Order: sequence, then C-alpha cells, then structure tokens
Amino acid sequence: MPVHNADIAAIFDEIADLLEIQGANPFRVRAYRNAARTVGDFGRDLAALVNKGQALPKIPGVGDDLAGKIREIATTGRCAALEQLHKQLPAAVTELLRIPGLGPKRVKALYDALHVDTPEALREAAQSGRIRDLPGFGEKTEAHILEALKVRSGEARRFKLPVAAQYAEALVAWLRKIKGVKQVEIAGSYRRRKETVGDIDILVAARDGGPVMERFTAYDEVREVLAHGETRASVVLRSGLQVDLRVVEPDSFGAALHYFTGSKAHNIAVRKRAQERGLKVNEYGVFRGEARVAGETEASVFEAVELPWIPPELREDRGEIEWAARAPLPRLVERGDLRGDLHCHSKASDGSATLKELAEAARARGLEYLAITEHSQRLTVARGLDAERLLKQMDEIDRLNAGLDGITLLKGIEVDILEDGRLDLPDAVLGKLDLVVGAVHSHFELPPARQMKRLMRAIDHPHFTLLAHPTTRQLDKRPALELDWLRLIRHVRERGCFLELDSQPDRLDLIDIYCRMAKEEGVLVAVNSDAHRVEDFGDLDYGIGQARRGWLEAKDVLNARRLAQLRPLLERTM
DNA sequence: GCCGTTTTCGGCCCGACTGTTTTCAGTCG
Repeated sequence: MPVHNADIAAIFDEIADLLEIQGANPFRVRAYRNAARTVGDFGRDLAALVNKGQALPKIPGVGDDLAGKIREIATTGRCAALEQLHKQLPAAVTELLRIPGLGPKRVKALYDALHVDTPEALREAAQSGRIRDLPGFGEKTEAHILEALKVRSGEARRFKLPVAAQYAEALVAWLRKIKGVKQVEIAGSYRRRKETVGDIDILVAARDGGPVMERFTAYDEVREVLAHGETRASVVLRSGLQVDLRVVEPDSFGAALHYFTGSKAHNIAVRKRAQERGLKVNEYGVFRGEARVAGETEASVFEAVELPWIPPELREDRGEIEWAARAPLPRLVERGDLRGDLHCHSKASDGSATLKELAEAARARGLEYLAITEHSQRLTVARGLDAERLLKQMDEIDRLNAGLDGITLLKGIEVDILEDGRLDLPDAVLGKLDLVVGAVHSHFELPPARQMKRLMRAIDHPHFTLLAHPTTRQLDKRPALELDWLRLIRHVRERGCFLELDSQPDRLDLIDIYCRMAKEEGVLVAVNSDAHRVEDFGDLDYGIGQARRGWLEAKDVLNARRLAQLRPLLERTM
C-alpha cells in the first residue's frame, strides 16, 4: 500500500488526539498537530522520497523525532508510537473527540469512569442517565451529548464556495440594514477563498452589540441557536450551514477581521511574532502592556508586527510571514488581469450556447480571446467531436472571427488522453489547431506508475499544449490522481507545455499547493472557466481565488497575456 | 516535540461562552 502525506498526517493527528486524552504536555500535542498540518500540505510525496533513499527535505515543525517517524511510516506503513498508545487507549476513543462539546478531558472522564470508548457506548450511557452524575457533567451536558449524537451522522459537511456564498451574502445584506451597524465583512476560510468552508464567520462593527445579536438570532433562516452572548453568537441555518457572528467596536474592526480571517495557524504565527516584540495581539487590537498600539485596520495590525498587509488567500502559515518579513509579497493575480479563456464548450459538444453567444459573453466579461475546446470523439456522452466535425467547426470559427469585434476565437479541442497516453484524434487534425488541451476523463484508477506514464506520454505529443484539470479531482466525488507532481510539472516545463487551473467550483483543479509548485518550477498556469453555459464565465472568480492561494501573479498566468504574447507561447518548439 | 537576532533549556497564542459551578474548567474558534 502506498503511503501518502495524508496518511502520515492522519497518524500524527491520531497520536495528538490520544496524547491529548491522556493529558500529555499540550505543547507536545501541538507539535504533532503542527506536523500533521505541514506534512498534509506538503507538495511532494514524502514516502516516495524515503523509499527512493533520498533525504527528507527540511519541513518546519518536523525535528529529528518526527522525521524518524515519517521514515518509519513511509517504509513500514506503521508507527510503533501509535501502536503503543493503542495499547493504553482503544483507537475508537478519538472518534468521541469529533462530537461537539466533547474535548479530551471529558472523553477521558467518560472512558475512565464509564468505559465509554465508542459513540454507541456514549449514547447508551447518556440514555441510561449515567453521565449526569459524573463530576463536571450535568443534565444539560448529557442532553447536549444525545443531541449531538443525533445530528452527527452526515451533517458535518463542508460547503462549496458558491453554495456558501448564496446563504452568506443574503445574511450579510440583511445585517447591513441594522441600525448602528458600521461595517460587515465575511471573514474565515470564505475570505481566504478556500475551496470549501465548514462554517461562515461574519464580523460586524457596531457600538452596541445587543440589537445586532437580536436581529441575527431572529433571522428567519435560523434553525437553531447554538450560542448567544453579548458579542458573539452561533446559529445553524436551515441549510445546515453554521454561521458565527461577532460584534466589535469600530476601533477594533481591523484586529477582529484579522483574527477571524485566520487561518488559525497564521494567527498563531502572527501572535508569536508579536510576543517576540513585547506585544500582544487579540481580536481587540495590538497591545503593548495596557496601551493599544493598533487595531482599527488590518494593515495597522500587520504594521505593528513589522509586516506588510498579507492578502487573506496567503494566510495559511505556509511561509507567507517569513517571506513578507524579508521581501515584498507577490502581487497576486486578479480577475482583471485575465485577457482570455482557453477552455470552453459550445452546443457542438455538451455545452448549451452557440459559439457566437460564448464569444459575446466572454467579451462582455472583458476577455480578448476565447478558445473553443469541445470534447473529442471518445467522450460520446458529451457528443465529442470526431475529426470531420472538428474541421467543420474550425471553418465556422474562421467565418465568425471575420465578423467579431473585440474578441478572437481560438481553435482548440479538449482531447481525451486515452488509457495508454495517446490522444483521441489524428495528429493531422490536432496540428491545425491553435492549441490542444488534453484531459483525463477515464481510467482514474490506474496504478500510479501507469497513470504517470500515460500523462507523460500525452505531454510528449508534439501538438500537446495544456493539461486540463490536471488532478481530475472533484470535490466530494473523486480524489486527486496520485502522481509525482514535481516530476510531472518538470516534464510539462521541458516540453514547453502548460497546466490548467479549472475554475469550476466543483473542481478548482489545479490545487493551490501545486499551483505554487508550478510557479516555482517556471510552468505557466492557465486559469480557465471550462464554461458550458454563458454564465459559467463567472466561475473565473473562483479560479482566481484558488490561483491566489497558490501564490500566482499575473506573470505566472498564461491567459493573463495579450493575444499577441500568447500566440508564440502556443507554438510548440520542443 | 520543536526551536533559537534574549540558542541547547525554557519557553511555546488568546479570549468568549456554557454549564456546573460559588470562582472556574472545558470547549471552541
């Protein structure tokens, strides 16, 4: 069984859980959690490096001990330290930590006193009224546990950005109308443009929090009020989306916005940096002793810790603080930087618009060029084009371009990469196109080595231009392909090709960490809509969010170039 | 368990809300 970074991260997280339940040194627990996060985010397959006999790269938060455990897990798939812990505590107790309201202390108390080690045993104990008598527990806690067990199945889901946006933007508009409200912002992972969000964090600036809290908890989509204090409240909407609201004084808005935007790891790093300077950062401001030295704006908070303002998309503690401390941060790509779109579908395959409608919609969105890239013949469900239909479409594009003003259609194809790495149309036809977008739409389960060979061969094709939705992942549906991404990205560079970032909110593929890897390796990324309807060009906003999370600047983005600069790049010379 | 322009030991981020408590521990974000 191959060991993935996610597997190593899961083991470290489980060790952290078990240690926490045991009441171990909290900083030791944190060390495992930090390492789990860093390893899980790490772009290169650590087990593959180890098994090839290569040295582990330096990973922040991973010292000699954890590096040894990574090597052990990579080579054996097991971790003796974890197995040792399992001898002391059953593995299933960590499941209890996922139940809202239960933390390590209560889980330990339940296990020690009642031998509760599974959610089922917990339910049984609660139903028979044995929990209420434990020290520190009571009737309400027992009732909450039963309630939490009831909703637990299935509802701890994450929401994709456009779905979350619908609920959040409506609620924000409603909050803005409350008298005395100065400012409302959505913070949290939504503001960081993470591909999915677990909840929505809303921040309100107002002198008096009372009326805001009342209006918020009375919002007609609220199904349940989880907490309701003076300055803070949590609700669950009918959709199942949890919304946390926080009200602060206008003077503290910047500090609170920073605090609630996160990420948690970023905040910890910033507060640590403040501490090193004799400062304290909290959601009310930056303090030197009792005196507040910053907090009205986010920029003032960063300035107080001697940093420039860091865009929310970078705030993941993936090196942005160290970078910002010594050099200017990248000027991240913006939607307005995009000059064109290199991936869309018309009625000819599985889209719903005509070429002309697509062209006009793209132009209305400020684009100068649009590549038409239908599916190829193998994808029969999408009415993929064979050579004959494609040649006809190319003629149609020529005729259309003659009459179009302000936008140019490019001739392309989203050609299937077949199981063996060949492309699904004859070379002679592919050679006539402006660009060839290659994509995997089948055989996702090939062994990694064969999958790799398949993609390398496709990229080797002399007409290949751009690898579409490279990992093929679909949120909630299909995992990313398991590949040696560094090697693949270098191959793409050697062949003079490019990678796509597909902006569909279900895909957002290329993933942020590989965007950054592509940038570091000098491979340009095309942020494309993969539009099937004219409205889909709006998805480019989501693609830009992901590109920004991947540190991309306009210069790193293929379709941020004007058509005249793009054309020579599409000519394969290798 | 990690880490070092206060280095190899002694630190390690901060506050609100809830429930079970008479002053605070546990959980959460």
